[in-house]
Amino acid sequence: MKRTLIKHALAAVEPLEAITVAGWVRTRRDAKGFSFLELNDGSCLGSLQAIVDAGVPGYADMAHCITGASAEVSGRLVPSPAAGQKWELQAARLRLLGKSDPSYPLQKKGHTLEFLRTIGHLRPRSNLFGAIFRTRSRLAYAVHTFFQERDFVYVHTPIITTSDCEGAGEMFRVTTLKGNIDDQGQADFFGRPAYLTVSGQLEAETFACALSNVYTFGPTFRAENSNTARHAAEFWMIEPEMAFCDLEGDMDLAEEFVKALARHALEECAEDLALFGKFVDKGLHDRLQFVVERPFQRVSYAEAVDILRASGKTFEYPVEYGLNLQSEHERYLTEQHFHSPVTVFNYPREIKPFYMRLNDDGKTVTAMDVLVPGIGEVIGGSQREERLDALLENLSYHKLRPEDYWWYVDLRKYGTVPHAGFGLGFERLLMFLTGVGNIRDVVPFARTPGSAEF
RNA sequence: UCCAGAGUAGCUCAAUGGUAGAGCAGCCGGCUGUUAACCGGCGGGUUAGAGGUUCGAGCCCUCUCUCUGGAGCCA
Repeated sequence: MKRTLIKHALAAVEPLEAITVAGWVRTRRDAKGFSFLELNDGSCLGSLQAIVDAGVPGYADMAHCITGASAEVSGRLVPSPAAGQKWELQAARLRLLGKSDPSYPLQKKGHTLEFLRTIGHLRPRSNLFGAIFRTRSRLAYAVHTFFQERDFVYVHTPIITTSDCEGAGEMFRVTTLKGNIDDQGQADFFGRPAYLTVSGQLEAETFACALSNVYTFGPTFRAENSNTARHAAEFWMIEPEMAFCDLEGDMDLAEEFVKALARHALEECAEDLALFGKFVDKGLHDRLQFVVERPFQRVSYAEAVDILRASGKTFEYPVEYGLNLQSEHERYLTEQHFHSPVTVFNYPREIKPFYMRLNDDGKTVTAMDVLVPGIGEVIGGSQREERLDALLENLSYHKLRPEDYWWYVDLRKYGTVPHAGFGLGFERLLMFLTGVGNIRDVVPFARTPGSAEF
């Protein structure tokens, strides 16, 4: 008999004569002559309650159907006479598939996120993590839909790279060498030192300068010793790159993108979102609604500095033109001043990387960051420097060697075009859209300094 | 990496420097169209690790480890 997903059984519009469901026991309650068995198969948040009379084949195994065990139940889907669920399964047969040792760590009651992180192999069976990873899947799909519908070409930029997207962070070395690897770069597998990518941007630019609009969506690695709730050593980044596009168009796309994913979450992940709203972040639904409906605020870096100065607030770090905005500054702007996502643009040249286009003032570059309440920076992007002379000048300004970026420079030699793009951390977006406060909880198996279990 | 806090039963937490406990989970039994079911009973501990102070340390001191929150770096 074909198995019916519990998701589909619960969504039935009429009784079903003979179905088979399979899943993991969430809880069992025994009554006189029969048992209530709640099965969850992860296809949706809800579980299906099966009524198993003592006489049905397989009932002898009921004693083993404790929380965590796997089982298959066949029977009739009928309206439930009691409150709590619309449908229930009147079992005709029970089949125990896998016993669960009494040491099964997931209980029916709530667990702390810290404890669940220590059982990464079992936490997807919990309500919260099931919801998180179903949402992650749907939003990953929505990312592709968003770009494909707009004629963006998906490019698989390399994971192993020999180029450094400067400013992005520390890199993991990839090597087959043993011993002191620094002295023997030429002997290495690729004939030179190689690393895990920190960004696909430079490669994406080459494809944008051929296919017009492209995007990447893949794993990204940073070897920084960052110990925060919003940093991971391995994460997924989305990087659109558009030819014939300026900073304005870049900011438009970034805003449109965040709004589209928020809308998608509201419309397609409503059940799971309701769980987040109940247990993780009470204001989640209203915030997403707000993000979808209202335009993002846009301020230049100079204006942002003025706002911070005029705020009368005392910050731990100084607010001064030419200094980077600190977390506390970004949070003030998005959480207290504007109460909405904010796009800050035109940053001082000296605090941004070499590839950003120099503005006519000679002092600022076309950088833009999208800040959202609760998370801070979720997008960083820019219009790229497309003028050969200016790029070479910028490389030397940042003390980088043009020959190390020869192919990147070549793009400016052969039919250069204005182009722009941004990078968005998929996990940070997930945190924003689910309300989950720690990046370790939106990654199936998080890699952080000192931690790579599972 | 820096600052602060925490670590006691499988889980969540108690315990003035003086006999380590409870609820839940598990096991056994009872009751019941139940639904974080309920009632009774039982088992469960190197108090993160190492060292020190003390007649006596879960508690005080030192070091180490792990986790959490904040900061830096960033997405």
